[in-house]
Amino acid sequence: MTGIKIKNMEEFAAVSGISRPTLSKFFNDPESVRASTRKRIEAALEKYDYQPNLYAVNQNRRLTKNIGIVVPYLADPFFAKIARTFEEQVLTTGFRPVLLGSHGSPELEIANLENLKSIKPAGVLLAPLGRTSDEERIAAFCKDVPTVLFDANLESLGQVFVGSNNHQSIRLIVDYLCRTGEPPSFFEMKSPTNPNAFKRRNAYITAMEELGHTPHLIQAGGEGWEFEEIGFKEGMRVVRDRNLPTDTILCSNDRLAIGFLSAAFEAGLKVGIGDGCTLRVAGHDDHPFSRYTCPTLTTVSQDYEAIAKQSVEILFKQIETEITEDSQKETLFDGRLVMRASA
Amino acid sequence: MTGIKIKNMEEFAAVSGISRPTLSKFFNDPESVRASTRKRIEAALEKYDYQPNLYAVNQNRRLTKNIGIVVPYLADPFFAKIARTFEEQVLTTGFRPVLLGSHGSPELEIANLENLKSIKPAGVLLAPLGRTSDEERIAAFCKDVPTVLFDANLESLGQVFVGSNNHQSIRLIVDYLCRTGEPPSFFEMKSPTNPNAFKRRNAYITAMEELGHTPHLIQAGGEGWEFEEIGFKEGMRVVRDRNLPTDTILCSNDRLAIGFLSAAFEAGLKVGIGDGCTLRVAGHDDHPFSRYTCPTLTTVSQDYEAIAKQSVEILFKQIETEITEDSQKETLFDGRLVMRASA
DNA sequence: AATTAAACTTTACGCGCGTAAATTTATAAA
DNA sequence: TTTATAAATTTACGCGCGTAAAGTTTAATT
Repeated sequence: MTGIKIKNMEEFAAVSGISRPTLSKFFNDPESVRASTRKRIEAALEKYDYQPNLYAVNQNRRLTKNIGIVVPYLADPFFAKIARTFEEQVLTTGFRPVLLGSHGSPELEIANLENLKSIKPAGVLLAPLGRTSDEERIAAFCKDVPTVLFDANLESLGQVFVGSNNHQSIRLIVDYLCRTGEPPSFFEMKSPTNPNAFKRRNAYITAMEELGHTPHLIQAGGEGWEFEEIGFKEGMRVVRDRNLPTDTILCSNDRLAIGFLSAAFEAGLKVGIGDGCTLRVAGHDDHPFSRYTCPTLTTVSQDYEAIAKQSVEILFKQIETEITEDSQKETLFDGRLVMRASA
Repeated sequence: MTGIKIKNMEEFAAVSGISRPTLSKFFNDPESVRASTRKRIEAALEKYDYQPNLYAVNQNRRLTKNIGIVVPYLADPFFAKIARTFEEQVLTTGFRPVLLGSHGSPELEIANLENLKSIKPAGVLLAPLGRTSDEERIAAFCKDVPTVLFDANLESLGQVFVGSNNHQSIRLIVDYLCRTGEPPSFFEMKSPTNPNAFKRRNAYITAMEELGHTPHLIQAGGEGWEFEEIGFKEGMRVVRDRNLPTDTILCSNDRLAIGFLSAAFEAGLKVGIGDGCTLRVAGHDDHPFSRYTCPTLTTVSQDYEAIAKQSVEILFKQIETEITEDSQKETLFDGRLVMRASA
């Protein structure tokens, strides 16, 4: 490894003894050149420090090797983890993931998409904010760039979507809670941002009715992405008023549950399934922190390996065929029950 | 807004009646053209849909408007929050933040830097992994690209660093704990990744000795970035063995404290400052989740607004003057005590 | 050894923009 | 109005690479 710096492909062609067009082919797709030439090039790359100028490479290409990944909130470790899963999935394809967080802001979400446009991505994996998203402009974006939605669907777009089967997962945990104690009340935000919340609410109601119980919704006020705080505040209110129809609470997501658990603790309520416990709390998502709450949180985990894999697969099919439509508009994966100490 | 798409600057020059070199100047820096021309250009931009091709723009420019931001672990909400603060700070300067997480891997950290090189960033803000970082290659990178380190210093590099004054902040919380109860033991990882951990350990020892107490270290085994789990496991051991010299534990960071609190809860120990509490626990960093632990966590917050602002300021001074050295190698900001329920 | 298709080399042009130099025009000061 | 200066225009070249076309070499097949 001499590590001598090479300015451009011309120079690299000179020192490696390979013609520039062949090098160009190689850097586009190493498999597209003969094995013997590939070896010669790779040997030269060991000796000399050269990588094609990204800007010159992408200037003329209609589609780059960039794949945009946009999530609503990177400071939420749940999304950070998902984003990482997607990044890894994209990397296996030899493409270049570009991660952007929308920080809960519809304006930033659109700005992120505009930003992505300027790097001419081959495709985009988008987890939209939900209710507050500027659907019109997202729709316009989807027309220009192959896009697969994940996590939250914007159904009016009619875009390909990969996500969790909320109906199944909520049914699963409601069933579990009913089998092991009193049927749960449902704790959620009154006006949730995420469309999954609506699906989960409906799934809860359906599940309860099918099991012959009366559904009961507890709805927290508040906007934004500070779910823990919203869960904490409403949790305090609920605990103070003692107006719980049952001793079991199913939270629409783990972050609300984390806030609720904190409130219960503060109020001196013993949560869990052990002796002397007066309340059971369950969540949904298997948030990274749900195994460190007090008590540890019983929840449903989403299969994000599968979701990421499928999303990327569909996206690349779209990119290759240049068809934005797909027969299968929606792919849903089942959740898995994670039994811990809280319920 | 007709929104007619314009292919290139030449075309936009034709429809706007402004010469291409002037447009080029404008897109580089709108202030560099006369106010009257600026208005004419902006009016044309309202009418026509044009933005310069990012790749063509950056191809020849020696330095782009990209600023790399690299953090060790994006799934840690503490770093996610810091990263966001840095992003915002960079955006105010009109530059383009590019966020990358190293996911705890030294290889990925280097890969991220290599990746950044390919987009020819004007500068990079780097929070290194620490002990496991490949210092040699980072040093090589710093020679090529203006870089400011933050959060964790790699002192052997002699690079400009902006961070927290661990000495002050640890002294602050040790002082507080001693004033309000028994002097604390120090709970940390045996072989921490982050160099701050060593500084905090030393600061703790110094503070205790100055206050006339005997320092006592509790060191958890384990590697990696699953701090909560490490804190939980060692916490369980400590609680089981009951070998605490005092009833007060100061954790090297909040994530360890979160794990420790979870262990204490599981063991049935009542943590806090109220009646019947047998243990006090404090942390460091004011992690986003520290206000939702049970009990809520007393900690020290780092002034990340100031750190981000200062880092960006120094970086831009380096970029402008093209001098990588600075008289002030190290800038440290004081921490602030956050009193909550746990200590 | 002759044939042939695939892979490579040579040559050449274009992408969209930065930017330098020379010239013209607009603005401000005298 | 004249003059000085700043700003805009015209012209032209270069950046590093993609890629097309024509010719040449290589490796596989007969």
